[in-house]
Amino acid sequence: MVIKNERILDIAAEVLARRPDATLQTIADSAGISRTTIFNRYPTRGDLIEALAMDTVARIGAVMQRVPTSMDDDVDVALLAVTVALMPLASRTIFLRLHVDTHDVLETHWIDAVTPLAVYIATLQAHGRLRQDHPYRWLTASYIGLLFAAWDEIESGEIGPVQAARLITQTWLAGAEYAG
Amino acid sequence: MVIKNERILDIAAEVLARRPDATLQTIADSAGISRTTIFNRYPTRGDLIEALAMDTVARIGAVMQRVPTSMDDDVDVALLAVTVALMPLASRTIFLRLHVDTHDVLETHWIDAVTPLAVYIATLQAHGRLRQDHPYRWLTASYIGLLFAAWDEIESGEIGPVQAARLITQTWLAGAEYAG
DNA sequence: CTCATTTTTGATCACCACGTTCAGAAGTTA
DNA sequence: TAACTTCTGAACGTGGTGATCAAAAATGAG
Repeated sequence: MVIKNERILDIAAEVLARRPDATLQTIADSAGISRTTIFNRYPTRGDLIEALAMDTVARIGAVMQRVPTSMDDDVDVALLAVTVALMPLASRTIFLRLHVDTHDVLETHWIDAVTPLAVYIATLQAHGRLRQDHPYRWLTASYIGLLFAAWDEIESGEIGPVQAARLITQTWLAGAEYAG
Repeated sequence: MVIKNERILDIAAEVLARRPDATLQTIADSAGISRTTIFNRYPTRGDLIEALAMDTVARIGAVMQRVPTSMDDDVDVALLAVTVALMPLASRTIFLRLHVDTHDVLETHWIDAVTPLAVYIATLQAHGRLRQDHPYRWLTASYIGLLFAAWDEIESGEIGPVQAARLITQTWLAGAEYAG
């Protein structure tokens, strides 16, 4: 039976989430395949990690495409919709935080993936819809920071995806909107 | 010359921040000591990582002790003071995010370190000084999320520690205070 | 300064995960 | 059934790690 790369990455994500230093053999066993098969797809351990991270970034990027490009829609509604769509990716985002900072190629892709959001935020601020005394970079970074915080809470089982999305958007908007 | 554990951890943090998979030999060389000496202090690589993370958590915990236990002081002033004191730890917090989630002992210490803040936030909320419609766990998690976001921005050289602290407290307070 | 104690060091060993190869088994497709 | 693709298990070298130890260096007490 021909195993899909997608499935390998799913299993790897699951195993590595618990034990970041898990053996390739362990991952292979969990997927019910040979270590050689993993090698055929991903020649080095780093390649597997990279593919895993890239896939996660790609999924985040796909959701970010749904960020508005104009200001026609209500900000809170549009942002909530995007945030809800991001929540299910929680279990995939654990590595991301460590590797994005040290892996150059990955960091580039990450920036690309998040660009639609950054542009939207910059646009909102330029039109006076967001506070002017914070750099737009921080407005973006703070949203992403809340995103990771919520993903953590979801992973720990404290809150559900829908509630998490509401908390993020409410917290961020209150902090980012112009406060007189 | 007897090298201090403190110095080993400093060098290790510096080297591992750039290359998380750096060799113990590389770390030893950077510190100008023998690999055996590192082994004498930290029998396994995991022990070194753990000690490094524990040290960082301890430093964060030390700062958190300065969180008010009563509500006598102004919230924004008190919070800003603590946040400013946390900013210089930026370079030490890179690993934390990955290991806290998977390392049980570390997670326990992390929770202990952050408890003063969690208690303060819970107290403020109980007295109606923070919005009631968000669980106090989220109020705490969101502050920490912004903390990590700011640490990232500092590490990338985008903003300075003092400005970062201001952005965190302003953003968080606006999002956490009761919005009528 | 001298000597006993502590610490560091370099050398050396086994072990294990990884990178790599390959012939054969298993599966897919024509 | 035959031709192909993919998966598999075994094998080997390499390199980082865990571990030990005697010698060298640093420290501290008298």
